[in-house]
Amino acid sequence: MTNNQSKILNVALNLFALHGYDAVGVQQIVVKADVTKPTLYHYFGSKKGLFESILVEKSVSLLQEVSEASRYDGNIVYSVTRVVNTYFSISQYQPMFYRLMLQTWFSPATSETYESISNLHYQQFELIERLFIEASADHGNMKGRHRQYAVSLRGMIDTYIGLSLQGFIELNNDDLVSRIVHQFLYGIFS
Amino acid sequence: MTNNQSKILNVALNLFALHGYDAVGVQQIVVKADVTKPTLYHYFGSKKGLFESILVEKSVSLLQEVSEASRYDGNIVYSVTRVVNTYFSISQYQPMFYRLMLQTWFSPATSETYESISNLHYQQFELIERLFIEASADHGNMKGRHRQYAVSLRGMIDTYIGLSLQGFIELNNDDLVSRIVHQFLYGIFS
DNA sequence: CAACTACTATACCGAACGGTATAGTAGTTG
DNA sequence: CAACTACTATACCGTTCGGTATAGTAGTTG
Repeated sequence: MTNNQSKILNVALNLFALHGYDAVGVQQIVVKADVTKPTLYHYFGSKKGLFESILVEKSVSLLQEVSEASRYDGNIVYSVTRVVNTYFSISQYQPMFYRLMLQTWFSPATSETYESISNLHYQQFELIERLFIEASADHGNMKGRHRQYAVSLRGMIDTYIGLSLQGFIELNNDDLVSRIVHQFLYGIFS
Repeated sequence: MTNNQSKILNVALNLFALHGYDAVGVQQIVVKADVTKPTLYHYFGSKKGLFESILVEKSVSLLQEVSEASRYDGNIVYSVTRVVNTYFSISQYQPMFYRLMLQTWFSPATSETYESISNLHYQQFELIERLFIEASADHGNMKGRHRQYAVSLRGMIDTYIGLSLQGFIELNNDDLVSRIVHQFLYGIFS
């Protein structure tokens, strides 16, 4: 990876995450990365290509980590805790990438970036859903609700991360994680 | 409300919701609304002003409905069920407006539309949090976790609605609502 | 009818948009 | 050294961006 190429990737990730894909111009990116437009178009072909390159670069390790965290080893409490911790961790050492994921998660299906990102989200859902499918072998009451559990867990996680990225709450709090996991598994009544 | 004014509002809501604020041009709006640009700028002053007018118009009844649903009358199960049903209902008869809310909820704090929308989200959080504050008088174990409950409930709701708006699931399902409420209150183990 | 307010059409503004044709430099390979 | 590949700078393309100056129409009020 040449210097200019990675500089463009970094600058673009930051700008996209902070201002949104459509609000950032190619000109703005190349100025901040201290390169010229032909350089950008040489490496990435188009603005959309640049966006997809960012996704590809970052999503590999993301899926790797989530896959590792969501494995089922007989204790669903541990697995869910690992998943929550993993997402919180990623959102903290890759905040710009997580911003990008969050703002494109609910982005309109007709937007330029949708098809690029929807696959990444889908794969994450699959990983989490598989955890609950495997766990339902030990917990019969879970049967048939795997999708529901995956949806609600991911929804809770992303809502917390969203609030954290906007400075409303702090995630550096082991107690918070255990309370979230506890609520998810046992509800708010127990 | 004159005809042209409401036509612009409707067209703009649809376009913003489907393509995103930045991706939609003023020209595009006026053509689809069959008016000219000075007409739009006469009523709304700017593109941002148009966006805010849409929010103002729609948010009144939204907050009204959520406020009504989230009242605590001694039975937290009923209240939470009402809240979930209300949000699901709004997302179905005002899908474009809900799309707009969802995609701006995680939008970057530096975007043009952020300050316009963040207040609306905050007011909703307050309503839901107040429900849990009042309920904690009857349920001591809830004390001090009101914020957590508001966050997780809203996160679950919006994740389901997001999946529904993208065609992945159906919300027309009383059983789904009761299962969501049940999971929220009692966890996935019971 | 005259003055006035509310609204809308024509035509245009400078700036920024995504993208490219052309030419060149630097390093590698035969 | 010659041919070639990889990369980058200058300058420019047509189009669209958000926004406006000007003029005019239609309806109301005195």
